[in-house]
Amino acid sequence: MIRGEAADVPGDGAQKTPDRLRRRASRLLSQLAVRSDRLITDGLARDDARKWHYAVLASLQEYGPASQAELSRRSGIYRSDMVGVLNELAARDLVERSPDPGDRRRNVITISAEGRRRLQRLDEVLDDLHDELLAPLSPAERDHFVQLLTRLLDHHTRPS
Amino acid sequence: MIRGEAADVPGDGAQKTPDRLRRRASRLLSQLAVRSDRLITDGLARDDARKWHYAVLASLQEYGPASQAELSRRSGIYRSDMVGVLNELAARDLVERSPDPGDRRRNVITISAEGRRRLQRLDEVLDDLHDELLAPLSPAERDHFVQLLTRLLDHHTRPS
DNA sequence: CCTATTTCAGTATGACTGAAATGC
DNA sequence: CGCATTTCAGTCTTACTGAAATAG
Repeated sequence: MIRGEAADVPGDGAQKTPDRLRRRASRLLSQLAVRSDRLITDGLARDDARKWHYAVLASLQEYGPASQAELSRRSGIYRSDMVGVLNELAARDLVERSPDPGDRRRNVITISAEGRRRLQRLDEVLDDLHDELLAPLSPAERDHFVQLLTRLLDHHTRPS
Repeated sequence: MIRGEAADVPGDGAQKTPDRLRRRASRLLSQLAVRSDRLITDGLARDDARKWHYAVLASLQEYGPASQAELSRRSGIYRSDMVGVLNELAARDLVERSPDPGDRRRNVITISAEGRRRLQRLDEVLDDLHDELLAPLSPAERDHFVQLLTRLLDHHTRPS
């Protein structure tokens, strides 16, 4: 079956799916994630913030004060990198770091009033950025998209 | 502006959006992309392959021989990194690199018979891996998911 | 003794930049 | 001349490892 070399459709049996490259979910996912990440990172940078700041502040607001290790688990930031993030947040007085009286290995991290204001601002910024990110989708589609992502992520996170 | 529910009682407990962290599409996207990438990378590694190999081979098979710069544009691999990928592929006799008679700056990259067999194998491997990646979704949902990703990616790639 | 926490120093990866050599 | 292609050398970022110090 293989006669013409270059110009025509390369047509031995392997040619089952045209556009297979562009349709692979893994590629779409990783390419979109890169774009999304740039959008978010740049958008937050305009406000002198980073996504890790948001992750930590939101986690503190929603689940209350925590040790650094606990924050690490909640937010997905590596324990080793948590130090730096908290240094930045503390330098801006957005969180407070104080020793845990009950377990002297730990620090207890608490969100400050300033931190809560900051979080509210970042939430607005992120709402706008997500509006841009999901622009082509209708509200219903956005919900569905988030739902699909959630189910997939849960499935691949479960056995942790 | 549909951001009306932003202002809320500044109490300490449950805020306007519980779980806002886990629901942000950008976070879901980047976390899922990481998992997906690991799944694919590990799966291909078991076959002594990398995703770049697949991207180049598939691109060659579908759109025919091309210069390295052209392959770069098609596959998203950086022009500088293309050299290394093609070295690996050429070392395995999966592609052939020969000077372009019409433009002596260029190399023409062609997929070999061996490369076509390899691509077929990698396509099977990737089919299985995507089955794993998308396991929680029904066939219809998988299609919809891919469609949503495609629309989003197109929207953010257009002005290139 | 073994484990958990905070911290630091360092690795490995991968996207990306800059520039040189060649040729259009 | 400006511009495109291939290639190499090097930067920057970020997830991650390893281990030390401290404490449960």
